[in-house]
Amino acid sequence: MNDPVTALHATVSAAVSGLTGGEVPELGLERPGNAAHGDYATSVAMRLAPLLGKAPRDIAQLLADVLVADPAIASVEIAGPGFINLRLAASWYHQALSDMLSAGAQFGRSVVAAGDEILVEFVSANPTGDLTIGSARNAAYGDSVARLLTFVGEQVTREYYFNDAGNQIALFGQSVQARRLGAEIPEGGYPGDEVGELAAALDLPDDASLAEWTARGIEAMMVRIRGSLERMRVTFDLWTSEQTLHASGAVQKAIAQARSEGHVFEQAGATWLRTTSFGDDKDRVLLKADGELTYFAADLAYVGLKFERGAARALYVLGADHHGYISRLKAGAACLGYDPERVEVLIYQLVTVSGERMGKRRGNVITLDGLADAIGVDAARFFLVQRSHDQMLDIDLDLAVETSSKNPVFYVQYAHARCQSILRKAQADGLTTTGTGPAHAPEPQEAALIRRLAEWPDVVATAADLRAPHRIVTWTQELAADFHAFHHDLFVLHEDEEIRAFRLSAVAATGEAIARALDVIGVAAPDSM
RNA sequence: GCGCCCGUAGCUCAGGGGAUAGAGCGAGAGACUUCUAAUCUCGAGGCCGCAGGUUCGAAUCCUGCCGGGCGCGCCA
Repeated sequence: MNDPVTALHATVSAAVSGLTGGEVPELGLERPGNAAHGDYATSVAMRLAPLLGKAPRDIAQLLADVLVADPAIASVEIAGPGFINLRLAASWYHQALSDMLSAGAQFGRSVVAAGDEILVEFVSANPTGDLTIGSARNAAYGDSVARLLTFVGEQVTREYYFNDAGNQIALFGQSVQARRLGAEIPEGGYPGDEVGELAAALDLPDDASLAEWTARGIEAMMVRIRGSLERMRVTFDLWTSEQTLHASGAVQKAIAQARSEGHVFEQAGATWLRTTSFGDDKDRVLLKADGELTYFAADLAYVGLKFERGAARALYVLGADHHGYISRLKAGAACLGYDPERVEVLIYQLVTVSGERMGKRRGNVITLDGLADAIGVDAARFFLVQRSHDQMLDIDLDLAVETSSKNPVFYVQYAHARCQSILRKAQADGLTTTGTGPAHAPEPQEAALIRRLAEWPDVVATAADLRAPHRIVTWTQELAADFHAFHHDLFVLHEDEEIRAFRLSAVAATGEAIARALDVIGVAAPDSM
């Protein structure tokens, strides 16, 4: 696939290579923030100065002499300490437009990733209640990362792991039973409304065993969770339960494996994994003195299982309150003989609602469904990944509910709807065209829009690399702004066929770009609003 | 005490070595006889927490400090 920016990159690279006899440093080719500095600028002359032993501006001049001959470049100027500022020619814009349109949905996928299987485990909330807003961020972020990686060519498997063993689950089972029988909820149990609803709906006789209440309760809760996630357009390839790890013998097998690697020891009646050998700050118990396995024992088995199944990398999406798991999981993998670099833990910061932290026992729980009810799935997803995952996120519910019409998601979606509306009108009025109207010299608003569209391959590659879907959101807003300005100033269905062809191509490319970008974050691109 | 994240405009935040640091919201002034005004244009608003260091060049990388958030169980 042809990519207009890559072509520009190659042009500059060739010029540099001609000067150095082959060696090409990082070009530093980017869009300057200041329009006076050209459409693109490179700082390569300054980087070459130590290598060539010449003044940066002299090097810049030599490069400029070569670059100015390229038909895609309209003008070259040298500025400041040795920047080379490039202005693109009309031919570049036409080529860019036609490249993007012919690539269509494939545009930006040219950045070929390794193609190894990447396992992305996310959400993984225990089935003891509805998903909360914290899980909502996990779902939106994790799913967007998975979509991003898929977009750049990785083979992604999405997995949800849930604990269905241990104390919390026992308490949940007791709570379900108590709710059904109208008895007192046990200390530390689950008083949520959803537990009551679920208990009432279970097709079990009142004298069913606690084990049955527990198993059926978990099953029903998982159905609820799955439904909430599907509503948010989040799906999984694998659902793995803790019990299956115990039942299959995977836990015992993992402990044996770690033992054979020499990382297991006994102390004070418990069995330990020496994770400190691999950078953890303390060793971890696998088998407690009372004979019970810890959750970490299952976690250890699970990480081993991921690699055994053939995953090249195992990504975990966890909330900031679990950041202590990073060194633990990596060390666990190392104790099993795997390269800890293959474990990658993505931590997102906590979500607060109107400045307050939420908790099931604080009585101020906002659920994923509640959020979607309040502001809609599109706004919820957009909002949840709008900010860096490294940044705390506060959801001002009053504002989110009340001002949904000024939520940025509508701004972006409206740009897409406008594109489709224009294309429909062109069709209806028999004004459709072919090609990009080669004789038309782009107006500034047209040029700005095309340059923005051409950024996509770099934007999506960087976002995938940094596991930072918020960069997609930022870009869609910039693109929408460029489009709205273009639309406001220039009439698309112009009587001049050359102009109309160019603008219709730009509108088509913009519509595709918005839809493609929004899809990466799981947001719909409506054809009309 | 130790570890992770954050500190940028009144507020919420982009910006992951480049030039005069950006956007949205809020407050101010304007723009619709044409494809959707859910739009656009203009101005105001900044010791980029502080201090050092690396570099031709630092909001960005390194060190220390200050402030905020979250963790640091044979809990789950």
